[in-house]
Amino acid sequence: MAQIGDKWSLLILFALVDGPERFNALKSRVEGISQRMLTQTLRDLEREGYVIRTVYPEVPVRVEYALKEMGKDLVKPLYQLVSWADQHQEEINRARKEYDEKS
Amino acid sequence: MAQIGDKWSLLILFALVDGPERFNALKSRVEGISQRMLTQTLRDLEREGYVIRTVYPEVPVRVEYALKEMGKDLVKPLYQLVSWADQHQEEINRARKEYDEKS
DNA sequence: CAGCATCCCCTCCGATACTG
DNA sequence: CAGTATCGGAGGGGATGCTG
Repeated sequence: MAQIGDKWSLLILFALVDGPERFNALKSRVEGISQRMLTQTLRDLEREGYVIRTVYPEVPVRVEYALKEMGKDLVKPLYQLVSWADQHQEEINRARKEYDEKS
Repeated sequence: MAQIGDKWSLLILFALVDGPERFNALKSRVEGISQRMLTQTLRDLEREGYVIRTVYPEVPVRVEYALKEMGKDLVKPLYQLVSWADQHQEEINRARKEYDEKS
């Protein structure tokens, strides 16, 4: 959780499940992320072994990011969690509103 | 994730699965947490509807925190994730070491 | 195109002191 | 016992400008 519970890791992982993506394509898919955070989070994910970075020495250079086996594996329990959150979103909103009104 | 991906929420939820706990008992079970963060995180968890706070007006006062239905529910997919992490910890450590050596 | 470097704000969180 | 209030350091993360 400490590793992928930050602001962007989850979104980047999910943006990669459909297949490899280039840097700027990722930047488009992950709405609102800055160049800085995309680079930094990708480096972290690469370091932990979830993502592989491949450089194709063309001109201009092409860089692709893809999920490694472990990354694909990790996404499964994460989806469980996200789908849980989806199903309970209303309930949470209700609880929060109720709590706020009492205070 | 934004809600329970912080430093303490997960640990507090897990400390409550065995049954209700009093404030200071929680403080002992969640190693390293400060009074301030325990209070604050409990308030958040209560606000989102995961935890219920009950005050028994004795002297001295007794306060118990317990998982609500939604909290117990949430813990299930979280356990999935944690057990995944347990199983892959070595693999992650290896990937990280390898990455660090290349840099 | 895919980044790195820098500046800077703002939030998280620990430490400490105080209260019903 | 179970908090609240306040201060201050560390770092997460955005904006901007520059590069091979």
